[in-house]
Amino acid sequence: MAAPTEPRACSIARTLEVVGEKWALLAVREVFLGNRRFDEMVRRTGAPRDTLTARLRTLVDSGVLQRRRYSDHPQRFEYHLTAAGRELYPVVLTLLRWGDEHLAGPDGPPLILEHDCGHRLIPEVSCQACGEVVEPADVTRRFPMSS
Amino acid sequence: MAAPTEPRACSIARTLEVVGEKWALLAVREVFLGNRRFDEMVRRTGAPRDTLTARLRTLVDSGVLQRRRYSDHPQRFEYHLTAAGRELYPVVLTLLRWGDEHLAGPDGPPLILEHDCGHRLIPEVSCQACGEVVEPADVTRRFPMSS
DNA sequence: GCGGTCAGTCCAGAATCTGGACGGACTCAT
DNA sequence: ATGAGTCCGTCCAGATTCTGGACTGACCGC
Repeated sequence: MAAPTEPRACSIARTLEVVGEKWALLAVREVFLGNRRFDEMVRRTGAPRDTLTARLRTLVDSGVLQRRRYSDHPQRFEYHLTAAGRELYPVVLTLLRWGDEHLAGPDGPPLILEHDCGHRLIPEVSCQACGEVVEPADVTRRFPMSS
Repeated sequence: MAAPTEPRACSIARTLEVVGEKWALLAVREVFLGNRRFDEMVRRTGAPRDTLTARLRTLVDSGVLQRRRYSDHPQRFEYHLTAAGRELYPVVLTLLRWGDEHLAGPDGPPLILEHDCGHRLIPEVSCQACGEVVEPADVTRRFPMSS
């Protein structure tokens, strides 16, 4: 028998299980932008209603969003970010930056963000310990991992 | 006629069109980890061969990976990151961190990275201009965008 | 009452993903 | 020179998922 080598246990894979389905991160994006209602999300993302229904359900189930009633008589709900959901902000920002740099049209990026420091926000990934910007070459695995 | 409101033009959506399909980012992860060959990626990711074939093709077509021949007689190829591909590192790191924090089992994160500064790498997103860690509350849209 | 908004559900067809088997072109050990 | 093993796919049919269009039900404002 050859070595089938288990698929790697990996936080990236696990994260993608939660937010990697189509439309999931776009729904999260809308909530970050302040659009918390179903119809608005459908319009802004372009997702099919059924798909968005399913996505919102799994995001709520996995603790990224919270479904909050804002009207009783016609039952109406809004989706809010949980603490875990808010921590997806770095993911959203890095995806945004990559698209800005590699897929922008002639008009430039369609959405410009401004940081409270007064400058246009260009997100970078840095090391918490030393504050330096992280490059692939500066990173090694602490445990090279068997095989 | 109501306002159907076009789906938002958005760099996040565009990025996800390239790397948002199932397995795409796991293939990229493997290349970052140094596994550049087809069979190795199949084993390490768990993706079906057909799916991986398709994913690698779109990643090559969209300029994230480069398919490089490393053997002639039995034609054999390796997949290398392009410059654009290497710039996905921040995306990969932020996904990794979220998984580490929210989906790790009792043994802790399955993969520990070390930064050249000597400490365990905990990736953060910071503002290029001021270096501060970015929080959702510190960011505004520069052009609130019509409608 | 009539039209509009909101948050979905229902459904059937389209697109995608999946795993298992198969192929060709090698290499290496026996 | 066989036979086993590796490597990189392809082929296919069945399962899963996505898709869009229509529909519901409860409101609101005029």
